[in-house]
Amino acid sequence: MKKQVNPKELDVLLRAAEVSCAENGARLTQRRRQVLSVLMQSSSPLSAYEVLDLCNRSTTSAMPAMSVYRILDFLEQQLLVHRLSSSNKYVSCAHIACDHKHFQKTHFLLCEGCSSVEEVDATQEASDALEQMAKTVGFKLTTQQFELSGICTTCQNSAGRRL
Amino acid sequence: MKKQVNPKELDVLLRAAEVSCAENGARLTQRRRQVLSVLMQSSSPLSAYEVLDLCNRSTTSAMPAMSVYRILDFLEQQLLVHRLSSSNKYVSCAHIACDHKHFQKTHFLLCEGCSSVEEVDATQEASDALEQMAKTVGFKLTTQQFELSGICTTCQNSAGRRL
DNA sequence: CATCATATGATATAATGTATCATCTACGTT
DNA sequence: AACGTAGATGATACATTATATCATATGATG
Repeated sequence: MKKQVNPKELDVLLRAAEVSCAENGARLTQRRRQVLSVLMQSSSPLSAYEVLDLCNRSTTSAMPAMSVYRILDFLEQQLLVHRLSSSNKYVSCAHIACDHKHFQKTHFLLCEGCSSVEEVDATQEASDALEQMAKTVGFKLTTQQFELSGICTTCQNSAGRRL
Repeated sequence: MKKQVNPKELDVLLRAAEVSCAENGARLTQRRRQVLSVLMQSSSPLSAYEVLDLCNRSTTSAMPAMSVYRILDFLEQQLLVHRLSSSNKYVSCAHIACDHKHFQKTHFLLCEGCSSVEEVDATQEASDALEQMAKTVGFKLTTQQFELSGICTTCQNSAGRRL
């Protein structure tokens, strides 16, 4: 389940991110690239301060905490990273280098075993069922993002041994 | 949407909570009762420090922040309050005075207009659809609680005027 | 009442997040 | 190339939220 991004893949992702920013009239600066890169290489969501620490481990010039918050906001606006409200952590978007658009609702499946994240589109059935359920008490849903906990395949298989 | 609890209702709820604690061999002390009471009277979820402030508004003896955290943990264990992970706030359980059991998955519908919360059981359809969706990527769901944002009936109706 | 477990008080400190202003840098304009 | 501007970053202070730890109090039980 660990996403291991090799240098070449990372480069492709970062280039795609750069293009994506440019299309929005924004720039992927060095600092922003650094933060995004850290998230892309992480197998699990990271808190702002975890990102900060990782940044400061790989550079000489110290990154201020303030910058991390600003940059995470920026990257989130650019849809390059997603914020998980249940844990207040961040993950890089799974669709940076493909032409995937975030039209549909997005689900994040969080593995309780290894902390990995799987980003999937909502199925029509799930959307409908939730909407219907909300409707019974008069709610009109606006949520675009769901965060569900569970156990991923790998961890299910290694259950007896490692959990 | 505001839940207005009158003194008599509050008393009934607190008594029920007391009984519920007793059944678990736990005690609903003065402090715990105070915290629970604050949450019961709130129309919206409260953060630990909001609870603290409200407690200290209604008493002479100041409540330490530490106690609030401890007591919230306790009340959550007793299923008298629920913690909303998306906002890191707390709400009193909607089923304290009835015989409702938390067998099923619980959804919290959070109104973006008035911040009210509606606690509802998951429908079978919603559960199934989500489970099915997770299954497509090999996840086995464990989530028992979902937090969905939306607009409640009242706020939908007063949309033009007040939002 | 003596004892023990539980609950609370008190204090310090850690962790997380925001406000503000100064400085720097990229970029278009002249 | 010099200038001006907007956006981005640096730096500092501070606010908010959460935890660790030890002392004290309270309540149940023998």
